[in-house]
Amino acid sequence: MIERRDVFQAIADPTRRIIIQKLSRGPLNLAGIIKEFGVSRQAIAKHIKVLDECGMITVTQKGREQICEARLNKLDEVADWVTESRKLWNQRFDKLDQFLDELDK
Amino acid sequence: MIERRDVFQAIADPTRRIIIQKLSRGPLNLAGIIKEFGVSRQAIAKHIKVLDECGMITVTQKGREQICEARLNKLDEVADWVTESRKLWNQRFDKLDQFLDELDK
DNA sequence: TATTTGCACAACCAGATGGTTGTATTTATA
DNA sequence: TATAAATACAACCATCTGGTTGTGCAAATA
Repeated sequence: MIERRDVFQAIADPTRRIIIQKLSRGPLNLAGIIKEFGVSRQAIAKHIKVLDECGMITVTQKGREQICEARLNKLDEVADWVTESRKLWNQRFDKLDQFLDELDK
Repeated sequence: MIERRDVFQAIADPTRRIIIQKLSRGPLNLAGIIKEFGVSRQAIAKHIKVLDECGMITVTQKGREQICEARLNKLDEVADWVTESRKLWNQRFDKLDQFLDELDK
């Protein structure tokens, strides 16, 4: 299998989506992210690694701490794709309208 | 691992995203979807199954054919989540502004 | 200085994923 | 009716995923 590292992969996991929204409120270190999660530190650390590789967050070393920041603009790719799909969907109805117009003539 | 069947999972795979956009233009049978893909029929059939389980498409039997239709409104969940994240992100700057205002006083 | 905190690295695991090939069945069509 | 088309079902495979536990180490803090 090919390891896919893009925004769509980043937001595919529910735990990662929660992490992204936590970071949307402001930067946090690993310990801060882990708080209130029902999974182990290591599991979160792995998610952070994936998010970093997907370009969804940036990680900065600060002393012994690992500061994580969300790169929200990455979500534009997702929004754009959704918009594009909807556009195709609407064009589909436009074509149906055209067809009905043709029938009227 | 837990099998996740939601929109985010549906759009996580690039092949599935192509399928969704193909279906956004209008319904197709399996053969129609498979056209121009570099993978086997069976691989596509599996993707179709996943998309169906995720509620991203509906599949209707019609003679020997399997008609697939996109359920575009499912993408609202994705768009909403992105919007929500951006909102948190913007509130973050609002708070920074408030902080700077406080400093001014 | 001793201890706590924050984190990295490694090994391991069950199940999911994305793909393959082969065979069989049903429905249209020539 | 013979053949082609559209699809289903099953087995198999390598790799990824999401999680675990255990060990160790550097940076803060008491």
